[in-house]
Amino acid sequence: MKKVFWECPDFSLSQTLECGQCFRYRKEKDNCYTVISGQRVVTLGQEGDSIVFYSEDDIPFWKGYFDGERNYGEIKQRLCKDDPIMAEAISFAPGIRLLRQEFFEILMSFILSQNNHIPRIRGLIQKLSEEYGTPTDDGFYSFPTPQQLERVSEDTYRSLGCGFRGRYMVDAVEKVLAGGFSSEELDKLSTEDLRHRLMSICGVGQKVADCIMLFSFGRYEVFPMDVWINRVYSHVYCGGEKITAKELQKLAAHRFGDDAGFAQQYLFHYGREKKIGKV
DNA sequence: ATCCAGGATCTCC
DNA sequence: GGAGATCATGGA
Repeated sequence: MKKVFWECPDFSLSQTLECGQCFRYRKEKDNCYTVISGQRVVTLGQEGDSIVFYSEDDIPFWKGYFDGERNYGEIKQRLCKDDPIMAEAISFAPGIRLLRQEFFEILMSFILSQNNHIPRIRGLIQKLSEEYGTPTDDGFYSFPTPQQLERVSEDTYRSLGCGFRGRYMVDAVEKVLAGGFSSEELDKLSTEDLRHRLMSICGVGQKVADCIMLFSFGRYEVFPMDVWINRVYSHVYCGGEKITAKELQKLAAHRFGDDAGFAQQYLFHYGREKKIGKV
């Protein structure tokens, strides 16, 4: 099998895939991973500082998917300046890069994410994909397209285990199919307009909208706030004091500026793995 | 077994 | 406009 090596600094395959931003990977033997995005599948591994592709297909696409052109060294340096907490979070997983994932899949995935555990979110997405997606040649399934979900009812989503999120998923598919939600169109919107457009879908609040903007549209100034970020922030930045969402947004914007999204992902992963602030 | 999760909505005031 | 209850489910 022909291997293609890719030198990409500040990149750990396992940290990037397993830090909670992505639900569509399969861990293989020898620290390799199979990843799927859209209709593309890739198997890759890591040898030292080199990423190893085990096929030449779609390599430029995957380099973009892994945000390969961005200088994460500079970002981390800016974030760590005068911030020992961030320095610790980053040193815990310095190889996280923010993926550029497909819009519809991220939309549905983060609708499913609400009030749900990551392992369970993965399971639901896997079921949805097996039921309605397209099989690939190595036993993986692509996430279903809006067309493939067109006739799926709320009750069917519920029977798959999606619970109360079923009606949100129906609404999301309807609105996307009705038009005005292509990633090309959405990408032209300002971050504020994009957030409001996304929140017009039932079941998409600010947090889910921010995740979509961060993980699919590269809006790195957003700072999605979930239970873990709230805990980490109040616990380590505010001495255990509770803090309102509005205040937290303001603090994060002031402290991290255009790097807020990166900061959020380092902090989220660190807080969740270390169970910071959990009683 | 009980708790809880990458929240959003609805219902009150 | 803000606080509180409610929502389904299974992994831990």
